[in-house]
Amino acid sequence: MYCAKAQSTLEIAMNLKELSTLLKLSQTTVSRALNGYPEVSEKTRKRVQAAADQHNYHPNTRAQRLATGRAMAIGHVIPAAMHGHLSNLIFADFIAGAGEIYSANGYDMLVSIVPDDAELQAYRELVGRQAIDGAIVHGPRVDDSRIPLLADLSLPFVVHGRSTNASVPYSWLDVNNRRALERATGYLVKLGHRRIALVNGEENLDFAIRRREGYIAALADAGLVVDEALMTSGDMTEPQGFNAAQTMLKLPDPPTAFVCSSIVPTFGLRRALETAGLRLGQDISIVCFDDDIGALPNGSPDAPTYTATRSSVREAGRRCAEMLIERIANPGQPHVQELWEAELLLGQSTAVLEK
Amino acid sequence: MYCAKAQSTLEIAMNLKELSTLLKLSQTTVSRALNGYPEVSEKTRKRVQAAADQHNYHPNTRAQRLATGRAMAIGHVIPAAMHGHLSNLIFADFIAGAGEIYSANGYDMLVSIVPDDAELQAYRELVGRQAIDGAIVHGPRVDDSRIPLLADLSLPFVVHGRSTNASVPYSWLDVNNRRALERATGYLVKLGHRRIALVNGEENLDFAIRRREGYIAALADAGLVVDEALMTSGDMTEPQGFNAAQTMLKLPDPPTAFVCSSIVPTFGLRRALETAGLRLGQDISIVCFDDDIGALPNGSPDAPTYTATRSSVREAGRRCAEMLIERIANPGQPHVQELWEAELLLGQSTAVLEK
DNA sequence: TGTTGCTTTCAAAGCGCTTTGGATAAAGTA
DNA sequence: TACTTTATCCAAAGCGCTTTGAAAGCAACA
Repeated sequence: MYCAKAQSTLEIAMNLKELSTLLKLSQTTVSRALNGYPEVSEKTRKRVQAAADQHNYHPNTRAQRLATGRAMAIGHVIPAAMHGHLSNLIFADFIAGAGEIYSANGYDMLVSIVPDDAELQAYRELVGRQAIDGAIVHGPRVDDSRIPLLADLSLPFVVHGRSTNASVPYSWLDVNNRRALERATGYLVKLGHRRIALVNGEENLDFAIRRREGYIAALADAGLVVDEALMTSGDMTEPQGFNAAQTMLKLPDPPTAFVCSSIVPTFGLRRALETAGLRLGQDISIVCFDDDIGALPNGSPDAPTYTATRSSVREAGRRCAEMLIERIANPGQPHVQELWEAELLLGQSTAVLEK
Repeated sequence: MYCAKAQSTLEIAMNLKELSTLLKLSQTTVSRALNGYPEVSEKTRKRVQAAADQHNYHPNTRAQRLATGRAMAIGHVIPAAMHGHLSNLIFADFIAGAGEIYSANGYDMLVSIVPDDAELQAYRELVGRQAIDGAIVHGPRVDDSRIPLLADLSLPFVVHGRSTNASVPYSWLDVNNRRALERATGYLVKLGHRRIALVNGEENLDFAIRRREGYIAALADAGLVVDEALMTSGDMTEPQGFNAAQTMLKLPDPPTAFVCSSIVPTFGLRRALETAGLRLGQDISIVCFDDDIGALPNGSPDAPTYTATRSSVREAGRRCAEMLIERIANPGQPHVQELWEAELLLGQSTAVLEK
């Protein structure tokens, strides 16, 4: 057939059948050549590959996946309300990391935003219609119901974080939140602080509970009393930090230091200090937890603005994706559980307590 | 067959064939009953639906989509480097909005994180393997190469933003960035400011150029000269704002007000002012552009911390998704182009310039 | 020359759905 | 009773790929 002029870079999607008749080979041979099977000679493989490239042939994903029985997709189910809190910033960087790994391994990432009360149903449906081969669980809570559900559905999954009281074994990757806050608090103690406040995330989230434990452990270790008035938890927004500091600074015996669960409420803390005429890093110290979110860098890489315990959520995304892909390939293997230590970065927000 | 005890909520994925033999109906009838075709009596439809529910039957997505020839998925291609700047915060809220609409319409969201230089190739591949029915283009640049490519591939798409100099017509939804910054700057002029600085996003992004135009237009309108030393662009991080303010405040004739492209660098501006001993909302005024990102609220809803021009990126996500779905359904229709006005919110960061 | 053992290729049978073009049964009409 | 019409239902043919089981081609061996 003579073609006067290419209308477009692509002709209308060519398929295996056309490609094979064009090459005067069977579909079997062409398919095998492209998928690297050994039963085809190197010479034909080259010829086939060249033709495929030339005609911009890509196997139709839907047909391929129907035939192989694999979805080649990983699910991320996100309740709509999760967006609105810090979690979605974390989510953005996490999936950036995970997505890199997926792409490199031929997996698609399926993100599903669902009404808050439809989360479990969403998993059931995704599994039921066989749209995914595995899933990542975000923001685990204590005794999280997603974990037994996914286990029951026998869908491979990896949890970013951990869930206290989980009834079944599962794979997870978590930061040692307890230890991180224990060190952060301990560092402030070492600087002479005795009235140290905690600005924490919502305490139905597992990580927030562990962080509080670490905070309390460090106080106990220093022989300090735990004062409920110095502990607050919330949505990890800038106003949360602002309000927490405003309230606490009015106390008869106000804090001289803060441990803060994220860099975002830390901005709010800073604003409250400024309003109160207090100088950060002199009158008041802050140590925060820094998820190393690309869009919210803690100063320049070499000169941190805030003293912080840091662990990259993007790196966590990469590793979780690897773990999940590995698990999908070998479902029988024992569960992998990784606990990462956060590093303690010294910045300009902490100082020895002056009398 | 007798089953002693259910091992799990789900039996191993039931399929159409099994369901139909179980109901003593043909696959055709069952399929039609479930898909709401009129050729099946209401009585059988009910019976079929009940059985489907009871056995937790979901049609296999891959088979369904192979048969119908539709992918029922929308692609979002994100270059890995985009993450690292503010864009991924915006991205997170945008897809939260878009995702709601997709779910409600039976579409899956396919997010593809690709190396920066592989973006165009990623679209080619997604289209080639017929994995998506449409795409959303994020963060358009001037003369953006993605637009002619997608048009060439005849993939329906909607651009979030606009691209100056695009060679083909396309559908878009944008905020009137020019007008927003013109109003923001004009407001500061009205308060008596004459030295007004601009802290802008990367000026290869289309929105940043329009914002600068608006800023310049307002200055011109007030008969003020444009001073290059008061204009800066960058990655929209907290340090960007900090550095910009530090540099500018050292000028012989420093600014008395800032217009800032986002709330994140605004945090940095505030820190620099604090460091310099200047009081925000008294000595110095700031108006920022607020994308109304859930995780970064600008104070409480009723009492904004910063005076800002605001437009919800999440709402934009919803609308873009609707436009795209509509476009997929009716590819022949003329392109839809929507320009939204940002609202001007008065907060505590602006004041009349005192002499 | 016939046989064996490789290598290379192929025809055909799925994968689980939708959809076309009937077939069958029930009901109305002449 | 015979003939339409209408309401239900069905068998079978795809969709575009992978994969099984077999055949064809060819070199080397007896």
